[in-house]
Amino acid sequence: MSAKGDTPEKGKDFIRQIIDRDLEDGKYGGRVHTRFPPEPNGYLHIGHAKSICLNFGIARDYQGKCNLRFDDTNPVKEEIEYVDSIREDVRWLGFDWDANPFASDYFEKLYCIAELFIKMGKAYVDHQSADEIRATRGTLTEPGIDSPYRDRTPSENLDQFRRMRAGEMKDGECILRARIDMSAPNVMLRDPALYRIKHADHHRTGDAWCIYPMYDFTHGLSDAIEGITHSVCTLEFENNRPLYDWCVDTLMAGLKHPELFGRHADIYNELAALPGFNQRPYQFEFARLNITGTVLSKRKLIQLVREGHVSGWDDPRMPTICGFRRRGFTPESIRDFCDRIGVAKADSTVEYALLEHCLRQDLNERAPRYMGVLDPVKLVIENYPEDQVDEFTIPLHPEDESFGARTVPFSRELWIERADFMEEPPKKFFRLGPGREVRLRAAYYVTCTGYEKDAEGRITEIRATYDPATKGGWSDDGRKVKGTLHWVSARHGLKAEIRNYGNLFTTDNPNAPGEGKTFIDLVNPDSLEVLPECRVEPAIRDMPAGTNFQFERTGYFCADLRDHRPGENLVFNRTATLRDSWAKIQKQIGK
RNA sequence: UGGGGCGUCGUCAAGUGGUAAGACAUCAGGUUUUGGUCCUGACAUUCGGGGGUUCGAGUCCUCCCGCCCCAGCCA
Repeated sequence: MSAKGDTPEKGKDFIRQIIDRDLEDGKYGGRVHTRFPPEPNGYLHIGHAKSICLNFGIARDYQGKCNLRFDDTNPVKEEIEYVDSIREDVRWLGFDWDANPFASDYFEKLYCIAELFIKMGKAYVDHQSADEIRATRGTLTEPGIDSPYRDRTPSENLDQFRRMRAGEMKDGECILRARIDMSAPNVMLRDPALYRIKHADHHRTGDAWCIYPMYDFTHGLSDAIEGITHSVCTLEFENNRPLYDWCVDTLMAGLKHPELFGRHADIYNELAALPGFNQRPYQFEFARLNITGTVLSKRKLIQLVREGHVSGWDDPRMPTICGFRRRGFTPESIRDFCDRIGVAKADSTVEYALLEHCLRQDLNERAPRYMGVLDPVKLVIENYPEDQVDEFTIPLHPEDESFGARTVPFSRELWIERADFMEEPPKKFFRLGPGREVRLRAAYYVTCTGYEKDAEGRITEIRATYDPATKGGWSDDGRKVKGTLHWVSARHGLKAEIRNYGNLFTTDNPNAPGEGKTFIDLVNPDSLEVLPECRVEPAIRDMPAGTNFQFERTGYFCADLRDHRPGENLVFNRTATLRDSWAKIQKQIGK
């Protein structure tokens, strides 16, 4: 009941409140069992992370269980590649499952339950075409029309259904339908399909089946089979809940008639022994996650990949788990984000700024600091001896000594950031300009004595003098230097490629493109900026791929998981910039 | 126009009839060898709107308005 430690008791989300109540009522004998049920037809994205954190988080908080169940009932859309990636992503997020079943594991049981429904008069085989069924389903305001096959006898239906399984019918020739109510105001209840014929190989069961159960039939019954107590899904399934209940209730009712199982006494015994027999699961729905500036629908993500707008599912601009991983996000930051956004029933769009905040907060604590110059321009220290080298020992983290320190060489010629120099700086500019003095981070104070430009007016070299008395970057003679610049020794610096990522879309809401447009029209053509000529300090040379770190004053970066080669080819992804109050000032004085 | 949901600060979101939490964002200061971090302060007389019940309503009743979901042999 109480939050751990000194964290203030935050109001629990409505699902946990329901669980608390169920626990008090003794509804499941103290059991809490959830599941995360992805269909293996795409990669997981941050919307899934919300669901994962909710379902696995509930299991953790209540000492319950959470299954990872693959909802693989449509063989033409599902692939083993996705199964592997989903497992990897769930683990990376920091969760582990209690069981990892596939709905396809239950095909035999589900088939048996379908026969049970038929014997109970709750399902029938309909030979109408898909078009006919659509035409007779009615509309939102008009009831549907009963199928001419609706009143076939159970034995006739049984015979037909067995022929379906035996492969005697072609795809689409007939389906098994629930016998509910063609005039139900909820369209979901107008005799929905339970089984369809698909002569297609399944990624796990191969050619063992040519009929496959539909989602609604499969999902609730799988929950019951696994003893799930709280089946948490998103809002769009709210209309399906009565059907979920119908399937589970019909099974419960059927279980009271062992004789209906005939030669399948073994399956009856198995089902009747399940915890779900007397403690049936209930479905609860919460609002799915939306984030500004991105899309979170599998269809759209797959389109971005297939049409080549991004390099793949793990493109660092993608809101997929693997995309965020490659970008340099930590699992902790994503979990923190999911904790903060809450769980409710109102449609909502969370600002990307919150995710970025969670990221920066985590990275600020854990990222070691280095110096790297993204857009280098030469700085020559005129009074620094040609052959001299200083070696500065600089802490890897300004607030945490346990990080230790690295050694950074300093010499006469340095690289500094082009943006750190202005020929005619405005008053609020604290950096280098003619005659100005700044601090080179942890090294010396330097004063600009001049600069050179090429024919196009581009700065080619900046000249300065240093003050040897300021070694280490400090002087206690009362001199004020407002600006501190990062730098890399030209002679010692390493070349690196840096990839800066911007918004994938040109608008905050790519889900609402204007008249006659699609979200693809809103893809930002400038969302990737590759800087192949960056210079970084030598301490980074052997950094392993996947390492998070900060380039001081610039941002958080991550050695790329695919292309970075320690010691050979340095490739860094910009995970996020640092907050930049200078950029704000620039905007203000620009106006 | 049938059914199912949802409307509390720019964005999320607590609140469960007793007098509007918190976070992000924003703005204003302070500290600072990262214009980072950190710290301080400001930020909903009002809960989609109107009636009503009540000593008391964001919470209850009622009418209205707006938004989302459903007519796949997808999940």
